[in-house]
Formats: sequence, C-alpha cells, structure tokens
Amino acid sequence: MDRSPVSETGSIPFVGGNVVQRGLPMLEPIRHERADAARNRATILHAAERLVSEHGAQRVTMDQVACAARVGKGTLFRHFGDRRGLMRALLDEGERDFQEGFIRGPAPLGPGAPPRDRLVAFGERLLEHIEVQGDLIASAENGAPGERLRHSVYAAYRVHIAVLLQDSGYPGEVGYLADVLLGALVSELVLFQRRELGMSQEQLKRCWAELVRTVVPASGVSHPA
Amino acid sequence: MDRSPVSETGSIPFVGGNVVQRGLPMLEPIRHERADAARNRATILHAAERLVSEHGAQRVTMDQVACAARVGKGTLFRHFGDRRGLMRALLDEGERDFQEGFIRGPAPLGPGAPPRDRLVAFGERLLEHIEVQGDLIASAENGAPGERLRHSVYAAYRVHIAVLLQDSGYPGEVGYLADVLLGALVSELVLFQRRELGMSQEQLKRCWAELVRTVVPASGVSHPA
DNA sequence: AGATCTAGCGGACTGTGGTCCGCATAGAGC
DNA sequence: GCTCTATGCGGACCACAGTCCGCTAGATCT
Repeated sequence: MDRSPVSETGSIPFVGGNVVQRGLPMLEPIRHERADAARNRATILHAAERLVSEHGAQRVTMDQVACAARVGKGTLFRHFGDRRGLMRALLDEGERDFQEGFIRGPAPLGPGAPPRDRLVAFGERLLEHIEVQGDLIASAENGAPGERLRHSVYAAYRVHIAVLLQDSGYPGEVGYLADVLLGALVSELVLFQRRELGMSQEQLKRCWAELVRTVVPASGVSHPA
Repeated sequence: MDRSPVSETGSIPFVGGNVVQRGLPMLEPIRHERADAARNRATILHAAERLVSEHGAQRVTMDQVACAARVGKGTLFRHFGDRRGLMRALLDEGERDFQEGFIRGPAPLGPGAPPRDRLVAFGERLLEHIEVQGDLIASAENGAPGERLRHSVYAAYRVHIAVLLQDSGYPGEVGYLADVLLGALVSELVLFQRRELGMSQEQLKRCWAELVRTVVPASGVSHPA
C-alpha cells in the first residue's frame, strides 16, 4: 500500500512541479488519480479558499477545512502533505502565472529587456503579489526552519535571479547575491515593512529599484524575446 | 493576581531588555523576584542548556525541560512565555556580549573604525555566532510570522546598521538597506547556505564583505572610540 | 456482470505547545 | 514568631498538526 504520495506541489514549469501524467506507456508506478480523489481535492481547495478568505490564512485550522469539505483529516493530509502544502496549493495558480511571466512573458518582466530592468520588474511583481496574498504566503512558508529555502519555488527564483545577474555582467558570486536580493522580498519582511514600519508599497518599490540599481551593473546582454 | 509577567527578555543595553529593578522608590508594580522563582529560573536554564547540547535545540520539548528541571509546565511558561522565549534566554548572555561589543567594544566592531569596516566586522561576528549557535537561534526565531522582526534584538541590530549607513554617507533609505543587509545574516539562510549549498564560512564572509563594499560608500565619519 | 486489487478514505489517536486556576508559601509588616 | 497577601507553583486541560490503520469502493481484468 502506498502510504505517502503527495506529489510535491509547487508548479514550477522548469523545476519539479506538478507532473502531467497522461499518454505515458502506462508501465510505471504513475497511474492516474482516481475520480473520487480528484473530486475531493477540488472540494478541499474550494473549502479552504473560502475559509481563508473569510477568516484569514493564519486562523484556518486543518480540522476546519476537513470538516467544511466533508472529508476526513487523513484525506486532507494525503493530498497536501501538511498545512503548508495546502496553502501552497492555494497559491499554485498565481505562482504558475508569475513564473510563466518572468520566463516567457512580455518584457520587462520576461525576456527582451536588460537584466537589470527585468530584476526591477521581478521585485515589483513580487511585491504586488505579497500585497494581496501576503498572509497566505506567510502561512505557506512558516514552519520548519529552512523549509522555504529548500522548496522548488525558492530554487526557481534563485536560478532566475542568478542568471539575470550573470547576464548583467555582475562579477561576484551571483548565487549569494540572489539570496540577498530575495531576502528583500521575503513576505514576512515585506509585511513587517508595510504594517509595522508603515512603509507604502510605492516606497518599497522605489527602495527595491534603488537597491537593484546600486548593486547590479546597468549594461549586459539582453536575451531577445 | 498577576497571570502574565514574563519580562521581555532580550538583553538589549539600549533597547528594552532585562530591566534591573533595585533601588527604586518601591511604589510601583515592580517588586523583585521571589527567591524560589529565581532558583527555579536558574534550574530551568541549566536543564534546558544540557538538553539542548545533548539533543539539539530543535528536538528538545518543553515537557522534557520541565521534567528535567523538576518543575511544572506552568512554571516554565510563566518564566519564559513560550518556547522561543526559553531559547532566547539561553542565547541571552552571548547576545549581551555581542551588543556590548558593537556598541562599546574595540574597533573595528566597536566605534573608532570607518562605518563600512564596522559593518563588515558586524556581519563576520554574526556569521561566527551562527556557526556555533545556529540551531538555537533558528529555534528562537522560528514561530509566528514576523515575530523575529518585532523583537527588540532585531530592532537593535536595525538601528545600529542604519546609523552606520547614515554615517557612511549612504544617500538612500538607510532603514530599508538595514533590513536587506540583515536579511543576508538571517540564521535560517546562513544555515541553508552552509549546509545545503555547501558554502564555507570563509566564503560567506568574503561574500558579505563584498556585498557591503558594493553597497556602502567607503568614506564617512568614524566616531572616535 | 463478477472477481480482484489497491488507491484512497475516515476518524481515532498521538505528541507538542500553550492555558487555566486552585493551592502553597515566601516574604513583608507587625 | 504570627498573620496576611499575592507571587509563583503544578499539572490537568485544551487546541492543533500530523500519523496510523482497518475498511470502502473505484478501476481493471476476465
């Protein structure tokens, strides 16, 4: 019996993510999801979404979700692994779009613009995302130390930024600088700056742009769109 | 009856921290700690320290500590508020020294050196601290989102760095840059870089120094020692 | 359609952090 | 030393995340 499925959700077009599992020469452990399972997943996501929008992500308990979705707790955890997994699943669609945007979308977020401008756009988009989904993101990240960093979403961002830095001609350790820059966009910090320090979103965007311009060389290759 | 004491521990010489409460014109709620309470606190800290060094901070449970210290759970929580509070208390002494060091200690960490050098030294010291206390620090920070940032230790670091940036002549938002720089020194991240990415401590120090030199102007006032 | 196999279900159960509140007692005042 | 009060104690209790495992029923094969 399979007691631990939970395909790592994370929706990365190019790193891990939800694998489409159809049309394969059906000779391997990947069969496809049973109909009732798919139905349950949808029901759960719906219920969770509603509860989150009603009470806020931080306040929603797994029991509540299970109960609202008329589903056993075991089912919940079978589908999403843990609380964070559920929250991540709720963010999944937006996450997909975002990644799609900076990988293949129009400039300046996507390819075509100079790396530095793409970086600025990247941060601005993320700040906007945090503005509306902040609590959910925080819920999805909050947990065992380092979890966030080990997850494929972080890896995707890190690679993307590192590549941009490379392209910009930055001479130092691009991976390290990527970590630092992403540190400025951690939802926990941004929410703190917005709510506790009373900084406006525009202010944060300006600061981010200034930071990027201070640190990243202006010139650099810009991959054609 | 007082049901929620727990003086915010954090040991900041100049921001909040453990207040010495003697010699006051005894007309106010601050009386001093009863002898048995003091004894218990010490016992608890001892027990906790031992358990942490034996099993690692992440694995130690509050029940274990209470049990090892021969004390009720209520007592534990009365003294330290919550798990993080206990961990912070264990870090307290080192924290005091560190803050003492960058406020009044010898250059380049303390006053006397140019702000940029002090910043480099600050980061290096913190990296060393994380090297030995990393897990404990992670335990102390891990929890409700934003907790870490709201705590007085963060405030102290933030102010210190912001002042150094100001002194260095940095023209932008010093508070924001302080947040970003501190982001590079978050224990969670550093442990990830050390363990998961396999970066050496020296490498991290070099990257930190490079980052600071990239971002912070070289010149600036240097307060005399 | 019936048989078979196993993914998936549910909910009782566990471990842990954190609260509550009646009781004991340290310590101040006499 | 005796009295009095509120500080501090203890451990039963609660909430919540996450596990376990016997059973149900969807899919597949014949």
